Amino acid sequence: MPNDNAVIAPQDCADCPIRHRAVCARCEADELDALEQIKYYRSFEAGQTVVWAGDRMDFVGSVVSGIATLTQAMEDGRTQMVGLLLPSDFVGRPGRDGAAYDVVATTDLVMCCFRKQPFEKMMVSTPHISHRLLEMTLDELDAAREWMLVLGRKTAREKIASLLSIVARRDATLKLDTVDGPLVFDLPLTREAMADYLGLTLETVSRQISALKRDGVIHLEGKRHVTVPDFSRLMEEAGDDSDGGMLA
Amino acid sequence: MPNDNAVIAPQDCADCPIRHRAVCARCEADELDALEQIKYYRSFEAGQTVVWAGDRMDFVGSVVSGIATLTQAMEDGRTQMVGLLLPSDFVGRPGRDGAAYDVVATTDLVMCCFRKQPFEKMMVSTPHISHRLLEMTLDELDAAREWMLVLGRKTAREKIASLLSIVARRDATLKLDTVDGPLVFDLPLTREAMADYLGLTLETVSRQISALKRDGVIHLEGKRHVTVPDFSRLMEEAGDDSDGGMLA
DNA sequence: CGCGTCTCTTGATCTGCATCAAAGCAGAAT
DNA sequence: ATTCTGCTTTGATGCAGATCAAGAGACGCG
Repeated sequence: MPNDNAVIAPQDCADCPIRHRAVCARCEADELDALEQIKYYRSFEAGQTVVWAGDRMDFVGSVVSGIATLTQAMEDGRTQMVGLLLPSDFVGRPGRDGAAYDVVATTDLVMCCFRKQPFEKMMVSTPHISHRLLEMTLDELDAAREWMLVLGRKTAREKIASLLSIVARRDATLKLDTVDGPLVFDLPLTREAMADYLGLTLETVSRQISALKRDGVIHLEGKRHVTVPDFSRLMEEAGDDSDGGMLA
Repeated sequence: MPNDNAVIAPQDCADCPIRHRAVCARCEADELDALEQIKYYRSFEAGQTVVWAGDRMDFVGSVVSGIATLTQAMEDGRTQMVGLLLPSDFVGRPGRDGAAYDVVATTDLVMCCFRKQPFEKMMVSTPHISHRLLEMTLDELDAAREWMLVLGRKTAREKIASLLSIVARRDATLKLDTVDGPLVFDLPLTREAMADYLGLTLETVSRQISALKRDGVIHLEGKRHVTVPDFSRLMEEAGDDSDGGMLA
């Protein structure tokens, strides 16, 4: 329930910066009103855990700003990141009680949440919300399976290039300036988090980033600010189709 | 369209051996009738490709008997299996036109298919089918993410043990004889297919299976027939929680 | 300012798995 | 039987990435 000190001032759904991809994308005015009733915003500081794997999760929602990660852990401490949540991404498992993974804010984070019980009730009466959720879940499944190829078959250098191209692409679509010029963005992850995502060690991540820089595939300003002079070159390094097209 | 020579004699939905997990699990009599109208069965021989990645896929359906795999490939030939379809598993992407991965029959295979267009129409009017699909998709997502941990962080020996325990568990629940005694089953995959699933080479798979046999974790009769004397030992080898519980 | 903490880089060495190579084995065809 | 073919095992060697170790920047704080 929203008796949490992380709950912050409400916003209007129409103002919601992520409305174009989120649950309410196709809602009519009266449905938006209903959603308003069960909606609240929460904010988290970098490093805070949003939910622990196995905990009861009483909401679903989307990331408004900031970055969160989904992580799985083994008892001996080995961890694997299984999802990266950027603004507009959805979190939560309608119809499931517990969280399956740790959800951690890696930067300061604002989330737009819906209380789960009433949300599920709305799903029943509002079929296009169900359909939207199925669509989003299929997207996530595609992304997870694409990542299985990265984890299982790509070299360290290809892994890094794959991650950079995903972040770059997401960043570009958010900014909606799909120019063909150089892409510029800030890495939202530490070397360690990248290693967790890629199934590598942080040393290997650092070395491969240095190598990509040395070879002119990317430029670095400081440790996080990345410039990609030629995106198709990066895609090539990632071992993906060179045509840079979004996957169907 | 079902003008394929692989189409085989129709069966009644009530006889469908997989009805308990399939789409029609909660359907009323009249809904089952409607499903009957758009249903057909297809059979494939071991090695046949069911659909190619990118091809138009005009059906959704479930595996009735046999095994199929979902595989992703890079241009240079490296491949990664991203899903293993056992009897009762669902295939297809409602709302999507193309197949995202190659679907290949690794044994002789029978599938229960529904024509996609009318099936999607039914989804709109029959909400519990949508809900069932969302549930199944979430299950697949969980499985894919669990597999990301296997691919990213486990050793070769742990990978093999993980695969064996998954197959053993699925086999046991199908037979519904959840005795605590030794588990016995046949490996439905070649060493090469196992390697593809696990992100290893077939030589490493073979070596690790030999090692598990040498260490008494499993017994082998021939190349495929496996006996697991102590399932919790296998789970331990897989690096999972020892309590053998299904994940929530 | 110096100090501690965090993140990142780089070097040296080790090792698990890939790669290359050669047989063994079982079922099918001749 | 014999040969073929597909699957599997086992051995020898090499290498990508892990591990161990040492600093280098950047930043906040007393």
